[in-house]
Amino acid sequence: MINKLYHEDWQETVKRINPHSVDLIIADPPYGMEFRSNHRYERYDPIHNDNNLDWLGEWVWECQRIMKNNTHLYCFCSFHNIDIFKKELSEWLVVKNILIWEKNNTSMGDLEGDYAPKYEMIIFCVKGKRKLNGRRDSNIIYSQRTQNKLHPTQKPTKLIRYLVGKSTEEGDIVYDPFMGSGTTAIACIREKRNWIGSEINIQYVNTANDRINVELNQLTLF
Amino acid sequence: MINKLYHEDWQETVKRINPHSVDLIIADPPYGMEFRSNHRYERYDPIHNDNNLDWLGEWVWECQRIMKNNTHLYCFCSFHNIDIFKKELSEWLVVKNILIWEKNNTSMGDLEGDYAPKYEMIIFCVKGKRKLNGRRDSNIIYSQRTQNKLHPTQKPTKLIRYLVGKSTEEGDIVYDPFMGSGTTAIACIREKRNWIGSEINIQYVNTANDRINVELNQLTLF
DNA sequence: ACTACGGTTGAATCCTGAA
DNA sequence: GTTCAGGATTCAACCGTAG
Repeated sequence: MINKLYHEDWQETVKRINPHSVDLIIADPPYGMEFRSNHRYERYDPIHNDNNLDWLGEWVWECQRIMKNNTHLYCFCSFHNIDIFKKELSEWLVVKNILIWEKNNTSMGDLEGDYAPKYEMIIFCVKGKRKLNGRRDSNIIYSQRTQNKLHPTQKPTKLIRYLVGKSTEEGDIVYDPFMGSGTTAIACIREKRNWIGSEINIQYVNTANDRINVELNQLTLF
Repeated sequence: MINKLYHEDWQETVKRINPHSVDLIIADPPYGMEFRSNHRYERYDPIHNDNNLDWLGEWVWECQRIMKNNTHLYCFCSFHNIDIFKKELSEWLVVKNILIWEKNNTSMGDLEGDYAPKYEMIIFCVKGKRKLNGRRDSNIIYSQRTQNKLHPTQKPTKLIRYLVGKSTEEGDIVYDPFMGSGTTAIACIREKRNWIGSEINIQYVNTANDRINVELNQLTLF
């Protein structure tokens, strides 16, 4: 199954992944933001949302199932849903920290009544215990946004390489359930880790495979 | 009631504050963490921290009761309990953002298996709608820690002045339900705002009043 | 005025050993 | 077995002092 991107929902892929077989999970899930109101007076009926977060509980369970003992999981998250994600992840994993990915510039949003968003959260979880590689870094990680993105929420390759490097060894297996344009695969190739990915959108599957092939071809030149 | 620090629980103080009478609330509540004061040197009074957040729901309700329409609330928080605080605040206020107070250096904690804590969260809430003063700042706020602290979790005066300046006008009333060593009062005096505070620890009440008196005496020199 | 250097700090967590 | 008190621990950033 290794070093392949599967054009299917994560639910299909994890069915074929054995328990205790993955060394790291990096996930950039759909945040489900637009359809959720924090307010007590719900304007939207959650049941009728295409983009609800009902899958979260099952997803966390499957993640901890396929993770080896003493491994990490990173889950990107917006502050809008940090409470829900943290709660669900805590059911089956230990939430050790919430990392702050500080970007080089701010995003859009409420221009007059709000502070400008400049970061994403990354929930850092552990199954069992595991040391981080290298020196003791802080929980604020500065990383420039990706230029010329192929996916709206594409993460910087450097950032993913950093996380992979902190939490795995060469040859380990990294699973990304929402692979998008394939950044996790690229990061793993450069860090000499194995990877598995799921992605339901065929356009992004194609984009990711193109990027991966370019990356592999560059490797064989040496 | 104005420009006074009350030696009592916030529950006692808010009983005497009229509805719709406060322009801003700044709160640095006990986080309710499993906090054992086992620091290198026992330097401060232990914080009243019984790992019990049952008061949160009532507290939020009272806060929104005394807040004028179209005003803000800031609540300091650790990532450990961000889910609980965000959920409770969302019951009666709109959580607009989670600000990150980035400190100049990291804290202690798990030295090998975790990233080093370098920030506190500040939950930014609004009752109704209100514009922020000044330019559009980002939701990551860098501010140096206070030197020679009088309280173990004392916040930088500059940081509180900044928040007061963003969310109130001169002469407005700011309430701090957990005033500690009085930083909010100092910030309000310097920004020409009125203030009300509650603090249950008599030592910190005395410390705060000393600071406040020094501050007021300095003002009368001019 | 500038640099070098020593001293101090941190909303914490793990581990050990005693009760 | 189980709880709990207390000691040890990193290292970047800051301050004050000396040169």
